[in-house]
Amino acid sequence: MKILIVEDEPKTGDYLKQGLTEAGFVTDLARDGWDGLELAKAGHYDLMILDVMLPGLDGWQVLEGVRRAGVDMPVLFLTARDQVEDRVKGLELGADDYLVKPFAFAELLARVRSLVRRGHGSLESTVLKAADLELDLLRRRATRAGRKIELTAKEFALLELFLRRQGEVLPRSLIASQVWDMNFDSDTNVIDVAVRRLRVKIDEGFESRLIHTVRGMGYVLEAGPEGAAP
Amino acid sequence: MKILIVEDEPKTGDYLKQGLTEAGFVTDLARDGWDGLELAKAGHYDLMILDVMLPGLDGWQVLEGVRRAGVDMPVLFLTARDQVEDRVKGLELGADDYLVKPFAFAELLARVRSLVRRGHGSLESTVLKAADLELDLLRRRATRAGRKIELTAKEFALLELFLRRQGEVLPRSLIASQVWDMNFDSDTNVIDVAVRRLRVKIDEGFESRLIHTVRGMGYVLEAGPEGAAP
DNA sequence: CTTCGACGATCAGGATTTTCATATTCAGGA
DNA sequence: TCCTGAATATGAAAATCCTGATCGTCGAAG
Repeated sequence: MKILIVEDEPKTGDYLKQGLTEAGFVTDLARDGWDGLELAKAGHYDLMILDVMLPGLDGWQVLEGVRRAGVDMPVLFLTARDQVEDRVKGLELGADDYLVKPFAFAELLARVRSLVRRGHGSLESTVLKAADLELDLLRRRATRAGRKIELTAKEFALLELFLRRQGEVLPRSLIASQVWDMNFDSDTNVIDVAVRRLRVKIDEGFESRLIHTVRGMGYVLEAGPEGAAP
Repeated sequence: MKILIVEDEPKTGDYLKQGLTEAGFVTDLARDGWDGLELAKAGHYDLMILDVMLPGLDGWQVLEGVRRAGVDMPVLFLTARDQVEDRVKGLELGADDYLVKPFAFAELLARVRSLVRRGHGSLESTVLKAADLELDLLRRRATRAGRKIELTAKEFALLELFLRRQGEVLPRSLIASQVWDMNFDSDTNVIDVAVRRLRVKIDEGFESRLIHTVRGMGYVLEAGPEGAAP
């Protein structure tokens, strides 16, 4: 699996190259847009990781050039914070995924693997839904009944987990391992507190409640009441 | 590589078994001390993961039985928080490493791999030193000139990194990747702030300073002044 | 020797997350 | 039905961590 990295900042570039190499990928590193474009057209790669901010030719221009040359490969964009709307632009221009700097390497690796495996063009849905609740993974934004809801990092991760496994009862231990990467022996109640914070934000003040407690088991996110008895 | 897990709590047991299996190990799971002892004596394993709190036969008793039977294999203890001093006891009794619950799975995996690779009996030093500063990884405690120093999780991780690579100049990018698992594009100064907090705790009010700034490069922890010119 | 610019230090403010203490709810048995 | 213990909910304080602004300092160029 060959990956082309286009990144001008030496530190970031080396970091990526080293990390991906250790993970078993073959990597080439281009230090600017022009080199990146050349390499992309010459050797054929399974994936390109493309920084948006580049001297000379920026990320989008590189992408455009690559596509014009008829080269077909998945592209993962790296964007700086703030450039939120830019991300969307990147995706519209044919990128397959994006990542906001600073990012955890594990995160990058997960996305790289996913892209390499699936090939491009098949980006997973970036909006998760349940009833009138929506979670836009791309824009990192949540809304319920049209109202925007601000979420912190942990809240976001927790809600994402709930939405991905709608209807399933999630035991605390599972939540702990997914959201905290922790093995809990239940000597803390962080999870309960986190669930409560999330509930306040997405359930309080709305018609129906989405997060339900299953005593002795854990929590579920479910749209309709299961044992509906009027 | 075969691993025996002895853990009574179903959630934790399954969590371990699943995680380690996914990581490519073959695992057996014993739900109590007696079963654990039987299995340990019968099949020969490359590693045993042993919970201290077990119904019937506790972890130490299992370990003792195993050793009496002349079975030789590395043992990783799992202990609950509070039982800090117990850990030491476990190590003295012939355990090869320990882990405090709750723990991150990545942490466990790292230690498991290390033990399987090195075999037992060769536990790395658990106390790191520099001049009159000591960091006890076992007890998660730091002292300088005998005085105890309270450290937070991040501070601890940072100091551990500094001590493990004494004398080396650590660029911010390295620190970021090690302590934060983050790729930074230097649009934040978290590291500077963290270093400062650490400095206040371990350098302020003491004879010599240990953490030095190398302009344009990063930070070093060093006992003696390098260019000593009196 | 002085000035300028980049880099680092420091501080205060906030946001987030965790801990802790205390209520409340629920299921099952008396 | 009423109790009782365990599980969960809740509120608020405490700890930790991050952000952003400002100030100081070092080093090189003039």
